[in-house]
Amino acid sequence: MATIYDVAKKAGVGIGTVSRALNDSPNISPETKEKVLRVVREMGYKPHALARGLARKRTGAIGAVVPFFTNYFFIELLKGIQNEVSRLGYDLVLFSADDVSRGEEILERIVRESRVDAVLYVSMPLSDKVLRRVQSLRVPVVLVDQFHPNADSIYVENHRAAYKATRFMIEQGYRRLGMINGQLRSRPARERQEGFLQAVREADLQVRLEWLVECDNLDGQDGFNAPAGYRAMRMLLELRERPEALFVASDVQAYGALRALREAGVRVPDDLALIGFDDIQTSELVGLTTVRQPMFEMGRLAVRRLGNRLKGSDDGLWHKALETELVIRQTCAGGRS
Amino acid sequence: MATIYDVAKKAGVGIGTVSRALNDSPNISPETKEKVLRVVREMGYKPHALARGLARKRTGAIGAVVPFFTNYFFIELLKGIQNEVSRLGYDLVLFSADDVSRGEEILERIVRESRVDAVLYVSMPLSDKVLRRVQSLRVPVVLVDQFHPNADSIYVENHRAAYKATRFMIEQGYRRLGMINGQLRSRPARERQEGFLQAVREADLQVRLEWLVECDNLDGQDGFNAPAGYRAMRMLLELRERPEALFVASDVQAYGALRALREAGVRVPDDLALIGFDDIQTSELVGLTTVRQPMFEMGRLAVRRLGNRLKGSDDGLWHKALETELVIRQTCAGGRS
DNA sequence: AGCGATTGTGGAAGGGCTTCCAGGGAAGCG
DNA sequence: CGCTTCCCTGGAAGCCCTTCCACAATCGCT
Repeated sequence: MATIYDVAKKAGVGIGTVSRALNDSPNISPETKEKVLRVVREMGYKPHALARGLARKRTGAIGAVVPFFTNYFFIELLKGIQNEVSRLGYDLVLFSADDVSRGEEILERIVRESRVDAVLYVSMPLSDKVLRRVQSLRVPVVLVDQFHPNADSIYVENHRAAYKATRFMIEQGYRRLGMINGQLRSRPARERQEGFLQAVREADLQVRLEWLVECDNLDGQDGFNAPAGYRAMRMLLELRERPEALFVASDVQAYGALRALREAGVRVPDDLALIGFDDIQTSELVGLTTVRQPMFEMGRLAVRRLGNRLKGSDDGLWHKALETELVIRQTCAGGRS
Repeated sequence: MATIYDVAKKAGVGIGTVSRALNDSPNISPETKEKVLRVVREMGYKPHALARGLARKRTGAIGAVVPFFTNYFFIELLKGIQNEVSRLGYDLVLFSADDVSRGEEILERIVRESRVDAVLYVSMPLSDKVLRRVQSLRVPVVLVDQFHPNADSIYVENHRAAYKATRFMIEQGYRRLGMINGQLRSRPARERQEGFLQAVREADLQVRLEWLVECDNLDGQDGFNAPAGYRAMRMLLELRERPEALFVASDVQAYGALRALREAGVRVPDDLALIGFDDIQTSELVGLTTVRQPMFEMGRLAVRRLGNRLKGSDDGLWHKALETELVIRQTCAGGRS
C-alpha cells in the first residue's frame, strides 16, 4: 500500500508538500501542486482514512443508531439521512440496536471510541444520564422521532396528527372508536394516544378501554410491526362489541390488522374503518388512509442540523416539529356506511 | 478525552500493560489485569477507534455499497447484512451509489482509503478492471445479487425462478404471456428474461415483443421501482391486444403495475394475472403471487463469507446460488377464469 | 545595494494505539 | 548457591497522516 512518503519521494518533494497539494492548502505553488497531483494520479494514491482521521481529529463519518429496522418507516428515514450525509461528504455508519434497551450502550460506545463525528439517535428514548455523558464529550447528537428537553431533536406533531385523524373519523360519522398502538413506553405512541383521546373526549364519545390496544413487544420493536398489529386485531375481533373505526399507530401495524380483518371476512371500511400512520410507499397501493410523516425530510433535516453543528455555527438547542398530512384513501373515507 | 497514558498513570503501570489488559493478552498477570480494568471502568475509558485501527491495520468495519435503496428488496437484504455484521463484531458502513455507474468509483475509493476491511457490492455490475485493482489490494469483496466469474458472489437462481414462475402461469391455463422487466443491463433482469422466454418457447407459445417491456430508467434504479412499473403497465394497457398474464421482475414494479390496473379498472387476476419477484414483507397483504428470494439469508451468508475471508481461512473462489420459492397468492392462482 | 516582507518548502512533532524488545525478578534445577 | 528459564512489565518504535516551525529564496521597496 502506497503512503505519502512514497508519493513524496517519487515526486521529489517533502511529505508536507504532498499533504498541502492534497488538501488544497494555499501555501503551495501551482506548479508544485500540479506536479504532485500528477504523481498522485499515476500511483492511484489515496490518503489512509484512519491516519488522516487520527491526525485531523475527525473521522469523516456520521453514525445513525436505529432500532432494528423491520419497519419500513426507518427505511424512508434512512434514505433522507443517507442523502444528506453524502451531500456533506461524510460516510454513514449504521448501528442497529436489536433491542431498544441496547441503544444507549451503543451510543455511548461509539462516541467514546470516537468512531463518528456526530450521531443520529433514532426512535429510542435517551436517559438524562447517558445524554449528559455524551454531551460532555462534545459530539453533536440529534434525536430523530423522539424528544428530549436537553437535546436537539426532530419529530412530527404526533399529538396534533392523531387528533386530526381522529377528528376525521368522527366527521365521517364513526362513533365507536378504537386505537391500536405501539408500546406506550415509546413517546410517539403516548403522544398519539393522547391526541386520539382528546378528540374522542371533545366529541363526547365514550372511551372504551378494551378498544385501546397496546401491541405486544414479542418482536422487540415496541410493537411497531405487522405481526403485532395482526395479533392486536385478532384480540379486538374477539370482543362482543367491536369498534367501527380504528386509529393505528403505524402503517405496518395497520397491514397486520388488515390481514386479520381479511382472514376474518370483515369488510374494510364498511364493517371497520382504519387509519394508519406514516404513509410508507406501499400504503398507496394498499389503499390505506393514513397520516403522512415527511420521513425523508426528517432524515435530511436531522443530518443538516448535525452538519451545522459540526461546522461550529449554530449552537444552542434545536427542536423541530414537522407537520403531517392526512392522506385519505379507501380504508377510511366517504363516511359511515 | 482520556487516553491510554492517562489510564496507565492512574493505574500505576505502563501503557503496554494497559493495552494487554484490554486486549486479553496472555502475557499479563490476573491481578494486574484486574487492577487495570478497574481503573478503565472507573474512567469510562474506551480505546480510540482510529488509533487502534491504525496500529492494528484493520478498521473493524465492513462496507456495503448499495444502489440507492428505494426498493424494499435492499432493506430485507440489509437486515441480514446488519445482523451478521454485528454478530462478527464489526461495524456496518453504508455507501449508497445514487447512480449505478458511480458504484465502482465508491468501491475503489473506500478500499484505497482503507475505510473498511471488507466490502459487499450489491446489485451492481463490476468491471474486470476495477475488480482486479480491488483484488490486488487484498480486501475481500463479495458480490451480492450479481455474478462475476472472478469474484466471490451470491445470488438466486434467476433463470430457474423465472422459468418456474412462467411454467406456473402456463399450467394455470394462461397462454398470452408478457413480462415487465428491469433494465436489461442488469444481469438478474437478463436472466429472468431468459428463464421466461425458455418456458414460453418450450410451451410453443408465441413470444410477442410488445409484451416484453423493459422499464425505463427515469429514476436511475435500473427500472426496479414502482413508478417505472406503473409506466410500463400503462404502455401495455394501450395495446389493442393485451396479454393475459404477466411476469414482473420485482414486487415493487408489480405494485406500480397493480396501481395502473386498478386505475384502469382491470380486474386481477380475472382480466390479467400477475406474478412478482422478491416477496417483500408487504406482498402478503397485497396478495401478490410472487417468487420468494431468501433476501435475509443472502445478506447473512454474504457477510459470513466475508468473515471467513477475514479470518484468513477459506481461500479460492466462492459462488453461492440460492433457491427460490413460488408463493401463490391472489394475483395469479386458481387457473384461467 | 540593503533590508524587511512574502512565499514555498522540508521535515519534526504529534495524534493514540499495538507490538516488540530488553530486562528485572521469581522460580526451578543441579 | 549459582545459573538458566520463564513470566511480566515498561516503553520505544511504528502505523500514516496533518500541522507547525524554521528557513531558504524571492520580491518590493527605499
